[in-house]
Amino acid sequence: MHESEGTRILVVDDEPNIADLVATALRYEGFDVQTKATGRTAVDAVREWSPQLVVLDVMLPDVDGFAVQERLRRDGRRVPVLFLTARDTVEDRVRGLTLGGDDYLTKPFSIDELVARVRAVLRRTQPEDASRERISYFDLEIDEGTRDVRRAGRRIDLSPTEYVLLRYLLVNARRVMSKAQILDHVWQYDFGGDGRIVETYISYLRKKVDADAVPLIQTVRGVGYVLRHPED
Amino acid sequence: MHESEGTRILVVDDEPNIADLVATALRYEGFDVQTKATGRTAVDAVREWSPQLVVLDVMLPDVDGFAVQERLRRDGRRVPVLFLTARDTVEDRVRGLTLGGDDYLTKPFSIDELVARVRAVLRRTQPEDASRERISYFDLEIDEGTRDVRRAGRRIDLSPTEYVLLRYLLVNARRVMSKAQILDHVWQYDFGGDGRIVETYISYLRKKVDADAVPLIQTVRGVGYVLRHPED
DNA sequence: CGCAACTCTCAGGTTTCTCTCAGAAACGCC
DNA sequence: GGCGTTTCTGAGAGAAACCTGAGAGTTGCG
Repeated sequence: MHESEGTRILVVDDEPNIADLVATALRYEGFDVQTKATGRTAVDAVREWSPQLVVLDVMLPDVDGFAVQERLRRDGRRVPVLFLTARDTVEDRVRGLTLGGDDYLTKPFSIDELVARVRAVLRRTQPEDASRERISYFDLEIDEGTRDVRRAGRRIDLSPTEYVLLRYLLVNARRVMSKAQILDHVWQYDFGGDGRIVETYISYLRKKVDADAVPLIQTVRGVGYVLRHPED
Repeated sequence: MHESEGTRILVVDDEPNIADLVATALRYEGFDVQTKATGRTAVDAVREWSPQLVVLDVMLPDVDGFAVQERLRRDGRRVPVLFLTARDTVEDRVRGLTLGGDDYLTKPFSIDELVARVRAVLRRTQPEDASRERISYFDLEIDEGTRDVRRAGRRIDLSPTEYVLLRYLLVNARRVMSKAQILDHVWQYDFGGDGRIVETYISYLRKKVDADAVPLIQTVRGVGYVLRHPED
């Protein structure tokens, strides 16, 4: 029983592929999802459906994302928004959003990053769900809030990609994940290369995480990778 | 009383041999199966018959597999798909599949692998079927989710082929399986060698599974092999 | 601008897996 | 016990999967 059950999320994007991708991923996480393609219909949907969160593309054919937010605010609805923006879009207006409980994500993003942000925003605005901050397995732990990674208490510095990959393995500890699954969840949705990059990043992680301790990152030949203690 | 009873699966492949093979195997597992040879008829069949899963060849004479999925999605049908793809077709367009609960399998595959994937996809999309994750006999157990194999609690590392073979014996525990049956289920359907390879792999398994414990893998001379406790 | 950090590709080296084969061992039958 | 048949298992070739260092291209930042 997901704690996300019953949480309504409205996804607004005019590219059907993106809207679908996001909706599918969030539905799989147990959220109730609706999609809209325009600012106008989005505003209507918020009024009628009262979602707890809106995932909102900044660039829309009619009214732009900020205007949508503005309109909702004037409505008196204080629904938090996770903005999606293209990389080269002005980020000035987007910066500073994190103060109001909102957040943003630049396209292209990875599914896991999106889900993590969604949860983070919900956590901030619906404090009942106070858990899920720390994930740990054996002597390895991650703090979702601060992005702190520790092995046996010692802090480890990870690059963004390394962090998302390790978190994915940690969330699925003891479960073998195929390279295809890892690619789908960790890499940006438009990544075009093949699965060999996963090998490279596993190698990076091993050097940082498994350097002088029991190796937790295991290769399962012909299948994928697992995070698992050797005697577990 | 298979729990798979009443579960409808549509198999779509233009090679009659493959479609037949798959359909027969799934019927034997207790599923309701229909087969179609083209994308067009497949879409119609989904509309009329509403299967819980579609096994779909990517390469079809008329509309290709991805287009079929696209069409179903636009229909608003959220039926999960297990794609079949040729070995050298993989990786390009298959990205993103594991997000929506879909999956893929490269030809040639083994029957047991196919059945395992079908069950995995159904498990993800129809969570009522929460059991069947673990299969066990005596002190030997397999966890399908984590791919864990244990004998008397101790973990055992198996290669992919060893794993599929052991799982086959375990699922059919106490039933003698002929070398021909084992070949048909465990090895890829186009395997050309003879049955002596089964002997080799049984030997590998014995070394790993029956090493220092009551031997569970029994030879039935002139017939085949069984997984069975000596006093059972 | 220049530097540092990061991402991704590639290729050579290494490990592991699959499958074949052949001699040894075990078995069933007479 | 002797004999033909079946099974067992070690050795090894070839293929596949994986690891990792080097380096090119980007991005971000001072």
